[in-house]
Amino acid sequence: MYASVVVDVNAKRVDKLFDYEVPAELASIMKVGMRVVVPFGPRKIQGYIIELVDRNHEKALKPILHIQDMTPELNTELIRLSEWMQTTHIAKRIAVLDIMLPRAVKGKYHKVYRLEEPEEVSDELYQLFSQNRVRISSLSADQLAALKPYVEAGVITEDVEVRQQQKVKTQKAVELCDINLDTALEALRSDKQKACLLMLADEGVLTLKELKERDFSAAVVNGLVKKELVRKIDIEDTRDPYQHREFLQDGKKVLRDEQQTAYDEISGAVAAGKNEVFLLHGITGSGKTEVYLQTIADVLDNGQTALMLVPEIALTPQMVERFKARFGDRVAVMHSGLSMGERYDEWRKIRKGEARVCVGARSSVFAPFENLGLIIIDEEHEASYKQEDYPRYHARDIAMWRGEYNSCPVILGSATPSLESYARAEKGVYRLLTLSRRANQFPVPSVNVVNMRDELAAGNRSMFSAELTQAINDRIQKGEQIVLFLNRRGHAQFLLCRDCGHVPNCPNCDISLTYHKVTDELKCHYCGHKEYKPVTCPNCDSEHIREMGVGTQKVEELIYQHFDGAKVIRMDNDTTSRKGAHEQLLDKFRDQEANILLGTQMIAKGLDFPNITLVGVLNADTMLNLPDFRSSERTFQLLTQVAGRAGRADKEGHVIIQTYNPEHYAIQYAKNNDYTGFYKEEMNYRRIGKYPPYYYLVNLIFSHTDMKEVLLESKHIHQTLLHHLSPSSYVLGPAPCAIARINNQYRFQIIIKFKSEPELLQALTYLDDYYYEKFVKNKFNLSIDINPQMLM
DNA sequence: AGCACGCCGACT
DNA sequence: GTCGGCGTGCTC
Repeated sequence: MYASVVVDVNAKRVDKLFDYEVPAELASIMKVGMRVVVPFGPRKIQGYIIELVDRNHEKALKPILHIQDMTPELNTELIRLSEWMQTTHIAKRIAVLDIMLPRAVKGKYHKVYRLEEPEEVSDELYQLFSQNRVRISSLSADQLAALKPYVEAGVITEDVEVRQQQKVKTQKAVELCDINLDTALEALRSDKQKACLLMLADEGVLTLKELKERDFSAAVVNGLVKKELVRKIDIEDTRDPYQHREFLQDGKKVLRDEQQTAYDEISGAVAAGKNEVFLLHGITGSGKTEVYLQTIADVLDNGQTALMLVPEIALTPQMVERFKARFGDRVAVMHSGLSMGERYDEWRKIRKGEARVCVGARSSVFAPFENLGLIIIDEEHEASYKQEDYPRYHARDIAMWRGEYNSCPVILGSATPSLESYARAEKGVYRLLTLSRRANQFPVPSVNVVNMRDELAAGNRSMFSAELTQAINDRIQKGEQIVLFLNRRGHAQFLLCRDCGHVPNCPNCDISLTYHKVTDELKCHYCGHKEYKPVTCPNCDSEHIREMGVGTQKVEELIYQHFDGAKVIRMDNDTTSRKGAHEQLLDKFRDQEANILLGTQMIAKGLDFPNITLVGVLNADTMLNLPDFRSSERTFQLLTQVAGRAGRADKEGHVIIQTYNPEHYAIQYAKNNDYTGFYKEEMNYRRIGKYPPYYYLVNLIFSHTDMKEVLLESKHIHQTLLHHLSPSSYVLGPAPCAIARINNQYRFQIIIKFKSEPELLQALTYLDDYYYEKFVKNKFNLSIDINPQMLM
């Protein structure tokens, strides 16, 4: 028997299967998907079994050394998926496997010395070794020198230990030996020991902790162990991040007409095991989640499993609570806040079938379910579903593949669907389900757009328009709550000299430095360059060099200056980076410890507090002005989302949008809560500009420290593409990127636009291979982004 | 990627 | 003469 193995070496040249002999003693337990340790050239590394072949290989092969786990980490579906991703995403197989699996299973390598002949060394040296082995990295130079002659003599040998990053946590437990209970009980003299034995006979395995809780001390247990009536074993212990939380049981809610229709359609597909994609277009508060919950319940009743993806920032405790309340401990939750071990435990709960529902962020799309019956992607328009670094993938694409593989329905849910999805629904590729009314019958909040140019003309140079100022004061007085939203992008603080206009730039990148008040430093967000804030202008020596742009910190200060009785909770990257801080701040706001919540993107979702009656968007247009074809769509989505935060309870909600472009269609349609209006107009621009969903895009970015090199290669890339691709496709560029230099690398881009391009993958694979060699030789960098979320 | 092999320069 | 620089090539 031999096995085809993907080896844990992240390099293009070994991105293929290597065949190994399966030793006879492993043949019976060897399974596809297992991790193994194999010899690879002169080294020893971890690998994944992709295929097992039950006959001899033409060549003599090296043997697999040992297996890493008894239960395969990968199932057949994930192996097939990784194969598909390798070709369609132009990625290395091992890189794909690495993102699919929890980080904890990744191999860790330690060089060790093994003491082969203990009697040959001095006592002093012998002390160094525990169980006849010692890690080389733990030895000092002196110790290494002392060991050297023995290594040469073969008394001590060098070896590599392959282990996984994180061990499975175990607990000590006790179980009965294979004994006759009656005779054992008769022979025992201690009542405590008899009782203990009986309890074990009754309940099977008990942990030491459980025994202690029932008043059986270690002495009692040890007595029984000594008599060989029971034995100690290690059992797997799962870290449950929610173990100390009580969840209330929650039952089904009655569905309203539109919800019921949507539910009926989906559960029809679930029952039929049909791979159909539904686009659930439901406005905020229309009760999408209840539809999800009930369809998931059906899937579980069907004996199948269900996967639900939500954006990381929407994965709030409230959201988790709702799932736990409905499905109890059948739910696994995966988000970035988990430790490596916790994440691994959740993963294993799914793999072992203990968890049958998974709620998680992007990477949960790889959850190792068997028998998937339903996949849901909530807020499907969210850009965070696309992994922006290598290997780039979109969770939606992966979900589609898995839906097809498992022959199960996929639900895409959103209040503001991406244009791509809505267009497919219009064409009938997806089935459109609409929830147009709020489930709770509360009115949609009223929205006002304030023209900041008028404010400026009227002499108001502050961040707050007259209307917003009055509204805030009013709510503070009434004891109601306010959410203020600040678009972070484009509003970082930077320095500007009032005399000469100089802006300090990063020496390594073509971008201005961001001012950080806390440390009084200037930082580059792209290369990490840091410098102290200059006292005078480096260009003209003027003292009038000041911070420009408004960050959340600055706005917080302004609010306190501007409004009496304001109490602000600020949520941004600075205040929420600590683990659990996000949750704590929201709890404080819910408990009315503050009346104003000020934040960035992250407050646009998931908060659902009854007392919020005013939402203010301080700067609606910063996003609008980004040089990206999706900027209108993003703005529309964000504004609609933010507006949905107001007036959820019996108090009427009001939204004020401040902007310098009040007549812009994205803002106007958001104001009128008119998705289809926006969709139609935006589609028109996309058609004219040959952008998605009319055309597919590929973005190639290439960079090198030498500009000449980049220009030269850009011609080659351009030519290659023109040569390979059909005439109906467009190859645009090469042109300098929006940020033309990062970390001293000059960056250029080429954009491909196409409707149908059979040769595309072949051409891209060719370029990827060709430039891989160039990268190895002279650090020329090419990155390929298929279906990019951003063109910058 | 990592490791060995191999072929040239500056040192005890 | 040899230690060590890193270019080249291979890994079932």
